[in-house]
Amino acid sequence: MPVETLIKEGDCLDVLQSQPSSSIDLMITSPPYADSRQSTYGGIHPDRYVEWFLPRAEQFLRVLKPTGSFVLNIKEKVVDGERHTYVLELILALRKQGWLWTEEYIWHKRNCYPGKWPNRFRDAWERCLHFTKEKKFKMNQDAVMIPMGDWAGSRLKSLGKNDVVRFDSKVGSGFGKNIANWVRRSMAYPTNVLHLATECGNRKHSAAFPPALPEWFIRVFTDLGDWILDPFAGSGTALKAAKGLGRNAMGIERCPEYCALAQEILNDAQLVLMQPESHYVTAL
Amino acid sequence: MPVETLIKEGDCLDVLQSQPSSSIDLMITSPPYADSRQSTYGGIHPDRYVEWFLPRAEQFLRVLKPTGSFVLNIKEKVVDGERHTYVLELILALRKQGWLWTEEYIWHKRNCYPGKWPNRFRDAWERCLHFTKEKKFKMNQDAVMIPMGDWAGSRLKSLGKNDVVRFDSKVGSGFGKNIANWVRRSMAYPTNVLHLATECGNRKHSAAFPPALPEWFIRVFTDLGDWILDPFAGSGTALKAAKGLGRNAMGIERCPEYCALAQEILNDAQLVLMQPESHYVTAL
DNA sequence: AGCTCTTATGAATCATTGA
DNA sequence: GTCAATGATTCATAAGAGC
Repeated sequence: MPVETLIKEGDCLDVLQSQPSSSIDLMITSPPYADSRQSTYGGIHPDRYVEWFLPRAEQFLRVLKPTGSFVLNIKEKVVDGERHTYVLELILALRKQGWLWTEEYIWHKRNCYPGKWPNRFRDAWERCLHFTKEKKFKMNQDAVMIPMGDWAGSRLKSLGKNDVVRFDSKVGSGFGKNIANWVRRSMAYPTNVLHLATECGNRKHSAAFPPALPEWFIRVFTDLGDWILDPFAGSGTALKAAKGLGRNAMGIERCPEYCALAQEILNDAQLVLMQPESHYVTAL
Repeated sequence: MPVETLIKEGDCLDVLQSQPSSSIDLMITSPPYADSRQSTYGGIHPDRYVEWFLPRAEQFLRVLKPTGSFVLNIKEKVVDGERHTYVLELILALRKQGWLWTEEYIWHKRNCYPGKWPNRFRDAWERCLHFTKEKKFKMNQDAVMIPMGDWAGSRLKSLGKNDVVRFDSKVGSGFGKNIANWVRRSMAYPTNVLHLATECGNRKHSAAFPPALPEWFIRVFTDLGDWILDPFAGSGTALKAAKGLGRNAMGIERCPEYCALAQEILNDAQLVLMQPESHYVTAL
């Protein structure tokens, strides 16, 4: 099943003008954080973050299908000793724009940056805000079930590589029935807390989320062949995840160097279904 | 070292009028959750939650010492398919009132309530909002260091009861020096994500937070002999934790039955320093 | 004592029913 | 219609029984 994977250079505010309405199934992105990467991204000042974001979000709202989802990975910076409020204000503003703030997932960063400050512990989590257009939206909960408890955990660990592949291929066409029976009994639905390690592999683009993050949301909120959009594509992590999972994807990125980097990464991307997966979510 | 533990019946808005200014080192509380059902006792409608909370927070601000902390355990409800925004609005309103929104800790509930819904996973986290009056405030980071990695974890498990007691007594007066050396090398500072199980024990009061939650913040933000206030004391979990850690505590509770229950629980409270602790924080 | 197995239940949420 | 009450769903713990 061939999928398209496009990268477009430019500001998503401009690029999306030519995108048809209601054409995207899932938007997932980690936008430029306020002021944090001034040198590379031309960071946005925290006090003006909402007004910068809103016109772009208006385009997002237009191109997203009614049953689609918008997942925004973001975390407020510390400014002057305090957590800045621009993320809170953004949520309120997006609701006024017509979005539904359906859920807030927590990405728990298992291996967060080391460091010590006198009045603060290490920051080990980020928000994954889930917005929708309608109360009813596409959601495939079975696609992200996790091993249940210790008993099942130890059983799963004893599985061979082939079993893992067949287990993983569940999302795709078929699912071995013999294994399905006891897997079903030993699997549980996840919660709204995701335990993922940060990946430090990508040196050229520092801010990207780990592939497991978009993978998880892509599995939950889209089917094979759906369209995924990352309006701040960066090095293309979400695009690669989409391609690997058999979804079409479009990325928009302002910086030409990141565009080139993303294109390069995408050329290496394979369908992950054919490989033992990266254990994107583990039971605690 | 004798400590005082008081319980006062009434609305904290009234009771605190007679409390001296700048007399409290730490406020930690889990306020009544917003509830759209009118029939439930004490339920505040989400749309009026902020206006209900603000005058009480004004008293909190007055009685708290300049170096003190205010920890607010709260989570927004789902209303009409959406996360309600009253918590976000409360944060913004508290900042206008003069509070600094210093940090947001995540309480990850390892054993959250079961259930399955078509558009939502189980809710496994709550906010612990940390407000202060000044940028510099009291913080004892060493008091909550955690075992680091598997090596230290397995070493700790092999310790006998006496070792555990001495290890635990670190927060108190003394700390065995022989064990201290290698413990120090194997301990790490925690992050702003707390992994605590909810407690199933308390049947009379539907168990706000588990004792480990206030314990953790009490260790971080207060010293022995400090004063702790819980303006919505419920069954007195925070008070008991404070007493057990050698801190003075005052609780305010509107419901007479909870007051009686809290008094009963406090009579059983011992200095936890003398007992093997409940492993309030585990490394992931 | 330890270990396995069973059972109860907890600040939940949604769809449905009835007033 | 809107609002309140009920049933169904479901998993990580603790506690207790049995060996």
